[in-house]
Amino acid sequence: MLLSSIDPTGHTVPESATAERLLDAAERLMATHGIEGTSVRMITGEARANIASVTYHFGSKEGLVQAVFRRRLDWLNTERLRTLDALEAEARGTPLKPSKIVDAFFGTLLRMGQNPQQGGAVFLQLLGRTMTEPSQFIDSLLAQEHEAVIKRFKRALIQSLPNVPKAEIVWRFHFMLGATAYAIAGADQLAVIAGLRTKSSADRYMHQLQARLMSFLLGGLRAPLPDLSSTERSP
Amino acid sequence: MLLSSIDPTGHTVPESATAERLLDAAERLMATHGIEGTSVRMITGEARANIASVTYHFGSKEGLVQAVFRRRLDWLNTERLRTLDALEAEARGTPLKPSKIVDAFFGTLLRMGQNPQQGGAVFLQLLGRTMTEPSQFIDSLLAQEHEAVIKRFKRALIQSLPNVPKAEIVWRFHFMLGATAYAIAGADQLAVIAGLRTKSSADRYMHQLQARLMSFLLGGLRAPLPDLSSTERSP
DNA sequence: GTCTAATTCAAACATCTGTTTGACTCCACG
DNA sequence: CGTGGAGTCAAACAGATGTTTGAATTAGAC
Repeated sequence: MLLSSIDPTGHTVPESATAERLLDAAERLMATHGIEGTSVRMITGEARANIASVTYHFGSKEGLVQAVFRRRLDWLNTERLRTLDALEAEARGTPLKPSKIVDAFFGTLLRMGQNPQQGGAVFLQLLGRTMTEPSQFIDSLLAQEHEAVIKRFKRALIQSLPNVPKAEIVWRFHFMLGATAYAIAGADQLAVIAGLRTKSSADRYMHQLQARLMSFLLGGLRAPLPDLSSTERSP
Repeated sequence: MLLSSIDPTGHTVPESATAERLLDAAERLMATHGIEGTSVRMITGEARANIASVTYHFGSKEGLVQAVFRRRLDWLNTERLRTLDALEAEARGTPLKPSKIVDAFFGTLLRMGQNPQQGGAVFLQLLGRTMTEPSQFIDSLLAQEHEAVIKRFKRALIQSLPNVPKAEIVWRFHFMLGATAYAIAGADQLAVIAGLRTKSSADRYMHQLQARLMSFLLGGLRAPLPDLSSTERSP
């Protein structure tokens, strides 16, 4: 069994062409059919590889799934931190605008959907769907990959919004994650809701989505604080 | 095979005590393990019923799943429409405040999480997780159950916000759905993000969630309109 | 060219899936 | 009583699942 190796920059890289075809096929199929709904036979069929190649290259189906996410999330989170670092360096101590922080986190994610080298919209859909999926190993994987990054952005937002309670920012960050996950998971569902049955390309969707989601997120982030005095259920 | 029957008020009611135990067990397990991750053996085991009882009472596993959702969504959407009707009657032609409409749709959903007779937080979690799950029959089920209701609320919002473009409202409604779905799906994840590892009860979570999510949703709904002039990718 | 390790392959593995079968119990109605 | 339908039950069904096996093939190093 050969797992992926670590290159000098710390990124995992596929060991062989077959391993990369497996990753691509798994990513595409899992975005459409879900993780549990995608069998290794479907994956190896699409990748024109033998059934045993999954076990050989990744140890197990779970290993392959983790590799699929790691390949993209490593890049994404590195990019997010790089962007935030640049913003803070540029600001030279002055507080950052919330919109800049939100863009560094969510904008970087959305722009990934237009970057075919990083999986494009396919991976975004997979990620969005996975974020609400109950799956132990994915839970822990996402938590590990995300925890440090989220902590960092949470801190930045708290500094950026000194008159908003910390707890409120944490909740709103969560709500922003949800709106984003759902938006990128469901191009099809929105098409239904909007009533536009035309096959507008995923690209066009992503372009509009980016501007519209960002203004929605910022509106929610800066909304008037809720009245928490009545925590009893409404009549 | 006996499917559920229709009572005089148009609601589906379980035919027997076993059928109801199956619905309850399926709802609980599917909220935790997902639909595909829940086998009929798990369900019948938890419900202390025979394997064959699922086929006998619901025709198939898919029939059971649909019954689980129908049981709750029928009640929810009836309640939503009833609330909106009451608001419009009370307003007597004057335009409704957006916050009232949002509360009739999302507030009714969230209050369902505190109503043990309607599944409580368990069904909310199941619904939230399902909304991003790729599953043909659930897609079509949710679409059927939701389409008329969503259309109605969309129209109400459009009338309530005459100076916001229709398309923008549709998008923002979608974003609101996402933030809500994710919030109700992931009590656990938020606990991780918030850093509060304490086992704060689901009730306390739901109480706070309701007020905070609502102000977030309204902030997003009333956010400044996005600048759509540059639809090219950002540098 | 030869040897060795890496990779691929078809086949079989045990286990789990949803569904079906046919006998069995139960209870109401005539 | 006894007949018939509703419900339950253990057992088996065919098919799909992830994984393993051991031989066959490939590719690179000496």
